[in-house]
Amino acid sequence: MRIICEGPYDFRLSWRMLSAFSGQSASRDGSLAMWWEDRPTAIFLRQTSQEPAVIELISDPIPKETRRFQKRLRTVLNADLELEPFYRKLRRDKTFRPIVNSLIGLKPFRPPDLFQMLVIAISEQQISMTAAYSIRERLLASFGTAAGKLTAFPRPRDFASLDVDGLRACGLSRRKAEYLLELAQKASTGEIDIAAWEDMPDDELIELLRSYRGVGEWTAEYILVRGLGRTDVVPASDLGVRRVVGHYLADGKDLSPQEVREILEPWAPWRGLTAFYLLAHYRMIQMGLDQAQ
DNA sequence: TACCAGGTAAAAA
DNA sequence: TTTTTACATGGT
Repeated sequence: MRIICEGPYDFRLSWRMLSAFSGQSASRDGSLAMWWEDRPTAIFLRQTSQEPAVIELISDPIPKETRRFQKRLRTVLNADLELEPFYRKLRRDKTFRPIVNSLIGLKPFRPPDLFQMLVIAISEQQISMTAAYSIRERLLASFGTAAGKLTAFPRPRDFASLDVDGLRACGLSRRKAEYLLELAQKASTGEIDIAAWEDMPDDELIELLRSYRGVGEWTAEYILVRGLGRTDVVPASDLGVRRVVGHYLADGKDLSPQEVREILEPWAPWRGLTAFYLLAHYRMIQMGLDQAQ
């Protein structure tokens, strides 16, 4: 299956950034486990052409409901995101020009499902991303479902039948275990309609998410920008965001969330994507990947 | 060892 | 009403 994406698209760079932000060490692999039609499904993606940007799916067999599956993959890949208008705006600024030019074709991937995004967000509250990653790996090992050599992340219904102690055994705090159980139970009964999130306006969705116990401002905004690809949403209280915005745009100062919002204001409607590019650039320097490019 | 790490809800003041 | 605290793991 071939997926033709809006270019420019650098799949390898995007994948490497996903790995870096997920807590894994940089990987060039393109393999992914996800649920499809109630089946744990392993897929492998690779880019076969730059211009036009084509991502190819290797999978045997190709999942059923091919057309819908392709649409789902396009979502995960952010295939329809147009980077050129964003680049044109940022290139007019002398701080951003070199940053953008070193990250051409970088797109933020979206997780294969939104409940998984919820778990990612809650697991990352307060503790380091490394610590959160190892907790999620234990959730995956304990409650996931094999999909070939990979493991599909547990669904709401998989969590819903667990208890607090089972989740605590994976390293979650009692509080977070309670949040996840409540959310999983509501999602599996339909009281929380995750599918409806996709079409809601940013503000309305943030308000809805914040009404759930365990979801504060940071978590809601993080889910929108990372889980739903809302390019204008910034989790301004995020430590990483405050650090990079301070580093690149405020002379290295420590910034309050309010200051972050003010400084990013001119970059609407791409404030979230702008923050993502700053985070990615900072990470790339840290990893020493700018020379490897 | 102590402290911080891409927060939040609930208790205490 | 506002401020303070408990919480989990991994790295330094």
